[in-house]
Amino acid sequence: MLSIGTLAKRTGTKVQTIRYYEQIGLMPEPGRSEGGQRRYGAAELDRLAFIRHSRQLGFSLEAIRELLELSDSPERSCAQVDAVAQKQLHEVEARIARLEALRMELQRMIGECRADRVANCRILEVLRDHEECLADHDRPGS
Amino acid sequence: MLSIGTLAKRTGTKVQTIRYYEQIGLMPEPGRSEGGQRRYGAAELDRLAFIRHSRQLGFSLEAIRELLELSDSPERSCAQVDAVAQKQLHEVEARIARLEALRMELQRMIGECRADRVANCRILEVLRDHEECLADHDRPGS
DNA sequence: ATGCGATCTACAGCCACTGTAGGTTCAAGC
DNA sequence: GCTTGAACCTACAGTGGCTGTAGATCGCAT
Repeated sequence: MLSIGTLAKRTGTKVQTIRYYEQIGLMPEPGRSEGGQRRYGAAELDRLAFIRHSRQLGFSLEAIRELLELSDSPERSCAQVDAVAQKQLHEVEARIARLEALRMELQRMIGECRADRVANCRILEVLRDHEECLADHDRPGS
Repeated sequence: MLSIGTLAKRTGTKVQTIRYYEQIGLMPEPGRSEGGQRRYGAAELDRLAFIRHSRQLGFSLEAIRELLELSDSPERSCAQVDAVAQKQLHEVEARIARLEALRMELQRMIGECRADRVANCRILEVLRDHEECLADHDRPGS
């Protein structure tokens, strides 16, 4: 049986995060010691590892909830799992595309600035006037 | 003189967001009509446009606060402006790198799955066992 | 028995907004 | 001048995914 701290260390999670996952129903309520402290077994360790790894791959907690549910019915088609993963891939690709556009714009902005005074700074000029900007970035998103 | 709604439309901002910027001191407290409604002039329009454009380029509100302060002293060297922009560029590049790693991992994961049942789904297997994963992604970040 | 690190609950804070409720003001049309 | 309805006002709660704090309690080694 593992204490919450040991579970945290084993999975690279913070203790509070584990309690948070329990609170939102992503982790089950574990057994308790006589004094009321949480005690975890192997199943919980696996589940938390799954959650953490999925988070590292950028899945939202909602998506992870879905993946966990799906993985509870081994006889089902895994088409839905594929769909969740595909969606995540598309989101990642979209974010990359947006960030690439930002990168270009930032580079251009920085590259153009030859001024030494704030008064003539190209960077500030571009920020002031959207028309100077080539990209049609709408939201930073991330 | 512009109402908050007009200002919002002109800058592509939500009304609440403008009030939020005022609340955190990023936008100044504007004049008011007799009935107490906010009234904005050209300076505020410019300032908000600057803020929005900077946000679109991914600058944090804190960074924008700094840029706005810097742009208030035109005689200063623009080295600090450059530094802020450079930092932002580096952050964007770092995010892109991380997302690229995620993209590769997701693609590999999805590409490997030839199963039709959840029981043998490669995607779930990879998520379950970190060792199956090539990338050393630590945080999704964004 | 004692000490101290780990754990407990409950709650506030982070970022950058977004949404809601319930009330007031403004401007256009008659 | 009056009515209407859209726009505005304040205040506060909620989003996602945690993270940090305070003050009390537990567990284990000495």
